[in-house]
Amino acid sequence: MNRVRFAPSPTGFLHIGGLRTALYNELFIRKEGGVFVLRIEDTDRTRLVPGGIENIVRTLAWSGIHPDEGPYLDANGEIKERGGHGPYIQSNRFDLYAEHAKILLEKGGAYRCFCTPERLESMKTAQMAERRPIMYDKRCRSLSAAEVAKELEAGTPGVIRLKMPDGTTEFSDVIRGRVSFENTLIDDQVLLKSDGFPTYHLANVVDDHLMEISHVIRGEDWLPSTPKHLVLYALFGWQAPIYAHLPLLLNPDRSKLSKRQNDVAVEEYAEQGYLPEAIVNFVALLGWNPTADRELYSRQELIDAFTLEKINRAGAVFNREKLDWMNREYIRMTADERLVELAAPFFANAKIDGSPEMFRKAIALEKQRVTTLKEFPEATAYLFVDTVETEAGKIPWKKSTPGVAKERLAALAEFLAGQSDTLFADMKAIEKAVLGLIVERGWTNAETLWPLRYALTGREASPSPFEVAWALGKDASLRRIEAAITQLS
RNA sequence: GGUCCCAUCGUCUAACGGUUAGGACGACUCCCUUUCACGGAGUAAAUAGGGGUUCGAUUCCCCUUGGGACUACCA
Repeated sequence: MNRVRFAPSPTGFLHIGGLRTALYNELFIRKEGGVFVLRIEDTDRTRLVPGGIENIVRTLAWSGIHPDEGPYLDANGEIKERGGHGPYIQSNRFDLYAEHAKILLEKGGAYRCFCTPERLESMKTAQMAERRPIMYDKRCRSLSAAEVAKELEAGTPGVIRLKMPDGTTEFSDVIRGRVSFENTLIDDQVLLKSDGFPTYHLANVVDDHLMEISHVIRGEDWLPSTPKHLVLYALFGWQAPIYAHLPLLLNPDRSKLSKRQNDVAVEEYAEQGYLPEAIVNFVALLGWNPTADRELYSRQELIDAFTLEKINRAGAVFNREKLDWMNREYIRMTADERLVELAAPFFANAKIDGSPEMFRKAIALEKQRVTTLKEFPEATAYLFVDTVETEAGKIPWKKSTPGVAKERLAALAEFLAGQSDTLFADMKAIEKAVLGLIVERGWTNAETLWPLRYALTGREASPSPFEVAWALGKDASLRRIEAAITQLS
């Protein structure tokens, strides 16, 4: 039975790199079949952020990722859990870790360490000064049982460290092949902190085993500590999972993707008007590519094509331009009705109100032009006001005169006033009628259409006058044309 | 510093050891055009360097160089 997990820390938001890790876990398990577990790793009490768990769960759901087991939000927004391997929040599994640390102590695979932070610190600075490897000097390894008992009795704060054995640790990573490490160069990692909480390494191994995780798909930054985890599995006598270490997402300067140089919270992309499908598609193709002759994949196509073996080894720069392009593509592919729903919060935010019909028309006018949902309100604001401001000097086409502009607008007003409302309900019909008039009168498009469009929108850049007239309707269109004529008088 | 990982256009990437090294984003040119977009047609742009192995290396091996990650009682 395949079982995978995504195990974020609730430090406030879901990181875009975390999203990709979650996504690859999801794609893998949906392709191969099995169970996707969400586990919250909140063992660092100093970094807890209120609402962090809710945020992760909500953002994953926004992205279309729905774990089979783990925390979820019920109808009231309360955190609940589902699945038979809970609890799924590590702070609720507190006792488990101490128990397992105790087992390690008994097996001789770990030892108590009473070194003070000060000693550790001075040791570190000395090692740095001498340019020696920076690691714990294993001093407490040689404490006798009596000495340990004495410290314990005195209530000296201490930790439990892993007794890293000699030798080498070699393992096979699905993405990287064989990797090996010299054990003696690896630190005696703290497993249980002086506050009684476990570190990542202990909690992670204990939970992955107890939750019967078969494949660990995680970021490459965990590669160097994998030997520690393998040693723990061996000490407990457990079977280790299959590992797949994902390449990192990078800043433009090729350092690890960071807040400093990029938006890293998935939430921020949502707020900026990116569609979840676009984000998912984009992030899926960062470090993995099924064919290379195509860029746009539906969720199901991603699942069907997914294999861990095809994941790249090198890190991938997060390229905002390509994301923008992809979002544009997705906006254009998305049905108008859904866009209306998606864009609604952005209109509300911009304090733009209007009829459902007008929102639908606004979307229809701009869906070919905008990059993000957030651009809809600004791009279509002129549709939602009673009158638009125009500058008299901008009404004529640049190579024409105010006189011509005024004459054309007057003729246009008269012509359009004579047209039916049904004509105004059909964008193509408006276009055909106006173009027909231009030919009939022997006018040029430029001298006629520029003033018309500018009068209707008050903007130098906008959709065509036919589209705008359709969106505005007959009465509003005529009012705007008359206003421009007046301004030219 | 130490350990580990990585290396094809600016970016994301494709290429059973045999291709004019392909695609996409971006850039640029032209066409279309009332504006902004769209669209159409093109152009420039890469196998880091050096050694091997081989009839033949982008591809396999080694070295160099470069980049990154890790090096916490953070994950």
